[in-house]
Amino acid sequence: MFPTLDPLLHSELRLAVMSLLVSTEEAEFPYIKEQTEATAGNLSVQIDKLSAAGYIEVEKTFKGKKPCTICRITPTGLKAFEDYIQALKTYLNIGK
Amino acid sequence: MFPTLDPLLHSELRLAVMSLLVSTEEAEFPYIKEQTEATAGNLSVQIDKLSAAGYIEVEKTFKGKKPCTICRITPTGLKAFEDYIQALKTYLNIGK
DNA sequence: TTAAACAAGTTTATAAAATAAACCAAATTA
DNA sequence: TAATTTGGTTTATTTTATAAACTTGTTTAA
Repeated sequence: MFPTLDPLLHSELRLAVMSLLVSTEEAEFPYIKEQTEATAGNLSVQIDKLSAAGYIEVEKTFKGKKPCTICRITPTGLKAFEDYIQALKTYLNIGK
Repeated sequence: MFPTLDPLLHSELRLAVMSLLVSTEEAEFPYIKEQTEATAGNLSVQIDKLSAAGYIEVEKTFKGKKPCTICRITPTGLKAFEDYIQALKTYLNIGK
């Protein structure tokens, strides 16, 4: 009846991060922080979780002399995001 | 950018309960339990929270000699559910 | 007729999650 | 060169979800 909602995506901040990455395909930590209005600590933790699950990939480089963390969505992450949307629709009574 | 997702609705079980009530307008505890596949304890707690928020109303009656708990969605609850859906759409990149 | 099992929940204890506070290192600015 | 800022990470705390244990009353079987 009601499919499980992927707990990794069913989180306000992680969902926002994924949402950003779906449309941009690449975003830097400070940009994500600004767009989501999250604290750096919270964002760091949630990015780790998405990364550990293979939903995003995280590249640590430098921008001039400053460290720069770049995030991208992976095919696995995109698939999970799409599946999550489908599952949600069951709950939202869309298309009934 | 990303609106807050009502924490009362952003919960798998509570969302499932609300989803059922939106379509049925009235449901008994055992029916909700069966449809959501929740444990009685978890369901009881979540129904309390929805009730405390005024999202549903809970009527305790008897069906013959057996206690019978009936749940109905309230106008407040329906509004919250609809607002939640709108907020979610921001995250799901629907209609962009 | 009473002991065992069942129904319908509730209360409480535990596990998991979200979140922010505190922290660190390097770079910039005053 | 001391203070501030940038770009984060680690850790501690709070909140939340969830199930286990319990309660109350009912039906069933012996």
